[in-house]
Amino acid sequence: MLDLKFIRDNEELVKQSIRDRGVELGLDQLLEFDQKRRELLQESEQLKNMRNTVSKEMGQLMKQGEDVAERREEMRRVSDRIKELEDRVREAEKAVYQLQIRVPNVPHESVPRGADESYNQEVRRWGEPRDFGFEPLPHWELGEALDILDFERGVKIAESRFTLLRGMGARLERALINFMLDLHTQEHGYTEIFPPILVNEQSMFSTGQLPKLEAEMYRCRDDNLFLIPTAEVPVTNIHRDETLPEQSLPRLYCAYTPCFRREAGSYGKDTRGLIRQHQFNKVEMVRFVHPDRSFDELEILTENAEAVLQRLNLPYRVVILSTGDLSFAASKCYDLEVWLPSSGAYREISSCSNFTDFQARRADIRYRTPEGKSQYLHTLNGSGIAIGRTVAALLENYQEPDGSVVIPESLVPYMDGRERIEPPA
RNA sequence: GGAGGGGUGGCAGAGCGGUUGAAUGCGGCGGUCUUGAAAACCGUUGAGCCGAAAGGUUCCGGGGGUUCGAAUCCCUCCCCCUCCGCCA
Repeated sequence: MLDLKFIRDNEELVKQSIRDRGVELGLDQLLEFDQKRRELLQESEQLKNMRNTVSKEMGQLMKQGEDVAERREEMRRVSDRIKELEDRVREAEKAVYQLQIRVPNVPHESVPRGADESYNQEVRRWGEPRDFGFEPLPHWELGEALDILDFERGVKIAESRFTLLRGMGARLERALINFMLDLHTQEHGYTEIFPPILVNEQSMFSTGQLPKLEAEMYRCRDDNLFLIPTAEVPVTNIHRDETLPEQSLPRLYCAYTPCFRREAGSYGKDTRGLIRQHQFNKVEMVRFVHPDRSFDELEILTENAEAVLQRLNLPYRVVILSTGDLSFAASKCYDLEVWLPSSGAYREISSCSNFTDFQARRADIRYRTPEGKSQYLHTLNGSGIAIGRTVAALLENYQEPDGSVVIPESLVPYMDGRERIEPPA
């Protein structure tokens, strides 16, 4: 959420950002409601001042046994008028607020302008796609042949876009979780968190999922709780309504959680395999940082995510999202895209964003300077990284002509020393 | 699920419908004393909004009501705690 004053003082900038993102939003309307609101507020506060003064006098006069009937009658009328004005102030406030919470964050100046993902720009590449010398299979065929991915049973137990992992498949999933958590906690300085997987409405609002993405989320019918679409939600909300000492920044947290997304409106997309699931595992990194440092912190965060792919020796590229592809709350975002041989393309496997003070304002997360002033801090988060898609990438990139899959060296200790997944005899 | 208790400033904890933005204690900050520190003592110490400013206004869990006037009375919702029951 943007500061009202900021919107007032930077009308053109905000309008430009709304245009760049291709969003429909009546900012003029917002400003009109705000203007009205302030006028009404001033009038009602003047009357309140009068009421306070006179009421105080009346208390004294009554003690002295004087007659105050006339004033009482007058003040009754003033009170009625105040009530009327307050109602109108509240209406205006509500109208402003409803628009305000829908204004997206302002993209950083370094973000390429463009209407959609075709304006995203590649920043760098790492690793060489392997030359197989045979036709690489898609991971879902490999996984079924290895008897480690069971798509049919996943659908039977739940519905489409749910998958069951078996044997070494399940083992690989668990190994990756541990491998990533160890990397981030032991080498990148993150504190490990295991948060609630169901969260309340306020938490979803704070990080920006609500009100915009309600259709994307699973909700519990009898309790006002949502299944998290990412650990970003509970972990960012750790410090909701808190003021942290400045010297405690930056605070770094990472968390493994399952994530749940309804994928509404993606019918027909990635229907096969692990790429787009309703339930998937992810290790997420979250940073609470000083505002002056957040864009530097974004570079570090992105490197932390890259380190995972580098250790696994998976070729990838880094892409900076254009204004049109940027998520609602983000000011700047890098996507990591891993090489998937079967599709001959790079596919998103991590997303690292700087939200500046956008989430902090919604969540009321501040820091206190040594001088005692409290200010909004900046929040960032990034996948470190999506587990299911990593499994897909590993199977495809490490497949052998005989249908087996080699375990990358750094993962071997996490697989009880196993170096290869073999097809069943 | 049943019974009860409670939500007030950074924390703890008072508060008769009128000068209470709120006693008191702790903590924080400043000072006196001291070679230094501790102790003691003195002073000081909430936030939002409107306004160019002066100043005004709001906030005692949320919302509504009674009243000239509500932290204080009424209604309602939410949350937390304790005990019992059930349960991983």
